[in-house]
Amino acid sequence: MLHIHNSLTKQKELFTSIVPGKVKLYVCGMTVYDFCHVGHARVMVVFDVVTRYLKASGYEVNYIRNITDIDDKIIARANERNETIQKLTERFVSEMHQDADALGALRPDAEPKATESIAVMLVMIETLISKGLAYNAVNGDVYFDVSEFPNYGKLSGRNIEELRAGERVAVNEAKNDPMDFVLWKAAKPGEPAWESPWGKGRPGWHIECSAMSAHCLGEHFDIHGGGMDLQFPHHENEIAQSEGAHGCQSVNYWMHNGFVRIDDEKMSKSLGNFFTVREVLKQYQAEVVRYFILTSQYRSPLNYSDEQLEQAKNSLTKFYSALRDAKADESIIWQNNEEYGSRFKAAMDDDFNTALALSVMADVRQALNKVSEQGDLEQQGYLAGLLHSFGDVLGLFQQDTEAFFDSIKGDDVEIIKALIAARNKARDDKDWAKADQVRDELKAKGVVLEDAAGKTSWRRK
RNA sequence: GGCUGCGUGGCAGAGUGGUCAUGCAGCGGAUUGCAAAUCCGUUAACGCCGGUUCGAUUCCGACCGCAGCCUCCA
Repeated sequence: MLHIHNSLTKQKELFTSIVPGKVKLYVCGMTVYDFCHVGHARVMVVFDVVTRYLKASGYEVNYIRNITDIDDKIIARANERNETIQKLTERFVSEMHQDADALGALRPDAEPKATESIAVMLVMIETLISKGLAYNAVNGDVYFDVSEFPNYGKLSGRNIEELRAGERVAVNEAKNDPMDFVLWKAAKPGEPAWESPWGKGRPGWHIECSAMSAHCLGEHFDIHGGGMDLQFPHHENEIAQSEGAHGCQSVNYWMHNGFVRIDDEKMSKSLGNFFTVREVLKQYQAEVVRYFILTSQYRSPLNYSDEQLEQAKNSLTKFYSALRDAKADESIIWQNNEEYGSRFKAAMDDDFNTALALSVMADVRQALNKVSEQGDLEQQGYLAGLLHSFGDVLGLFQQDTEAFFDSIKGDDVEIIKALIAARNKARDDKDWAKADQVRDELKAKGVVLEDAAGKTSWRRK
């Protein structure tokens, strides 16, 4: 039985979908004005695993992840670059897809864009005004009236008084209350704008998610995810908008993933301490990055460092080594395995505990190595198939093993093969000095050899 | 200042009121021409101080330290 930590109640709760057998999932996606960094990679990978596991558990999943393609930063960046907003955002949408695909994140079922959803937002804002939850201010903006929504703060555990006390933003004179937030921004000269009942303008950030989630999934859906930093104010405001407009609970389970950190500090665009996915992928294979992300439970902080990535690489390499010479039985389904399958299920059912799930897989790997050593081909095929079946849930072992070992750019494979052949000739001649010399030469090229009975295999270090 | 959360062995990271996490690294052995990989064995931890308990790393309280949110951020 799947249990999910619900940010709304701060507890692990038994997961029950609204419609039996179906899960409606919405995740806050990227604002597209720059390359994705490792923090974004974590969101993509975490919710990819969530959808994969829900599917493996028998659910039909409708996974929506939005794209924010209009906001202050996008406008600023486009101006800086002397590029149209559309060109800029289209470019980074495509870059984002490239990163997500590389990381093995399956595409969401839909990726609605803010600029293509203005109409549904306008309808929602009008509803909020007609219900007395929003007002058109003197400056032309439309604000949500926080004082009219009694549950404000229920997600982030705050109350309006505390927030006012900690208020750090310059007070906007047009607002009735500093905590009110903008639904519609009146157009400023030179900015992109859409027609609305309140004059030309553009949407505030929060309204897009309320409008698009309801539009794609309905007013009441199962899971809403995103990074921890979105909990307040973004998701708090979404709740106010959605529940205010629709008069019903909008989301049953809120899931928030922890941050990626560097030197114990949050990786973020504003701190400038981020690595883009693109940069990291030059150094490490995508599955290594994915493995690294899955080594910790999704709510824990994840420290980014070369040492961590190296560890992930070593661990993943061991899995591929174990799989290398085994002929996996593709028909194996992990759910049918009592010994390991039940442990894997228990781990994943416990709020997607991928770290624990990986430890179960490490046990399978060891068992696989043992039967390989014993030459038990049937068990070997079974356990390799089992490992692949687990891997499919986590999005690991998706590559051909030889491709994995050869995937870091380096010398031509033919040269390596020729050297190995030369060394094996020397070994046959018991010319150990020559054999070792060739091996050292290969080692200098970053190629590690493994002699097995009658066969020498190699991998790049 | 307010509100969240965290503190586990050299590193990473699960978990538990009283016998095993796991991975990487280390050490000993098997294997190997020597290695590598693999297998077997093995060392080592639960921030600090109190309390509850027969017994606490695990529950409760204080303290210290760290992080996040309160402003754009996944």
